[in-house]
Amino acid sequence: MKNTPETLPNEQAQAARFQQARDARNAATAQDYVELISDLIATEGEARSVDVAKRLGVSHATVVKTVNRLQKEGLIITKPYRGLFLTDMGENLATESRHRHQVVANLLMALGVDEETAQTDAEGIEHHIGAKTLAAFELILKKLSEGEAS
Amino acid sequence: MKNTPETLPNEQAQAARFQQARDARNAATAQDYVELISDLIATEGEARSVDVAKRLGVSHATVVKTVNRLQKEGLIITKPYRGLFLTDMGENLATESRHRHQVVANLLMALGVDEETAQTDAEGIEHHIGAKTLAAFELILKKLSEGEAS
DNA sequence: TGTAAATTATAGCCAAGGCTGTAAAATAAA
DNA sequence: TTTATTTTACAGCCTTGGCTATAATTTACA
Ligand SMILES: [Mn+2]
Ligand SMILES: [Mn+2]
Ligand SMILES: [Mn+2]
Ligand SMILES: [Mn+2]
Repeated sequence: MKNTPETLPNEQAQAARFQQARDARNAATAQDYVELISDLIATEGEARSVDVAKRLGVSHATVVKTVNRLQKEGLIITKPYRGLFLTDMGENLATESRHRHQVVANLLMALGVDEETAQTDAEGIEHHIGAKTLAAFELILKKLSEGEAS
Repeated sequence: MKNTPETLPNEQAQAARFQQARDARNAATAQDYVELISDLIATEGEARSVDVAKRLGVSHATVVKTVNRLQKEGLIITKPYRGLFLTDMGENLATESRHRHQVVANLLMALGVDEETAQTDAEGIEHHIGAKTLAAFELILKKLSEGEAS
């Protein structure tokens, strides 16, 4: 019943871990926006902020404000009444984010999680997967797809 | 190179996924605080806000403010100049959070991730693991520990 | 005991990410 | 061509979670 640790990690090391988690949390919004905008353009031909709002489940006003910030940061371009577009930087971030999202969701499913749960949890987990962990996930998936005569 | 999807998920379903990720994000702070306070009490005998600040890597003022909020929410009790304590609700949340943290870190290590990376990524991932995914992780770990004559 | 150090608290500032309500502009329909 | 609808923009508000600087309190020590 008692699962408390005997010792604590080094103070600076632990602080660095929490800091990294906060950084990932702060980067999550930009990743979700560019990933969604890229997906909308690919499947619908355009990304209107109205649709971004509906799919994110937030108000239009929130989208407008966030899009303005991401535009200043050089990820998004807005053509008023013609939808949202991605800069090269935005495209790159979208491709990377989508890949990470897919790897996480596929790994969860490979571990026995149903698709809807996998997609839901992946939406949050994806932002906290570093390069090493991503590589480990990809390796597992590769092994599973090769030796699929399990 | 192109990894864009052919179709998008249902609009309401996708919005629900993002909403769940935002809810998890908002719950993360409370979980980290109670988990850390519980660990400090278990290993050091007490949890001073100064130490919480050092280990989280934030300022003492930030800790004071957040602790006040969590106290109003019924998770923490402060005894001025005698440290921080957890309510029953806080203890329960701490136990649950610590368990989830450990399961996530252990699973990452089982998948080939080194301990420091596992601990770092787990600090963020843990907040986005639902009941079903947690159960799947536990099952994998159980299987691995049983058939350890691999 | 009296002073220094450590701890806690408070005030005031900021950015991000939410919201509602209102206005404006463009597009679609009558 | 009006009119209605859709889309976008803006203003103002809120909470969370950061920060620095300053003050107060307690504990430790000389
Ligand atoms: Mn996401
Ligand atoms: Mn995603
Ligand atoms: Mn955490
Ligand atoms: Mn944790």
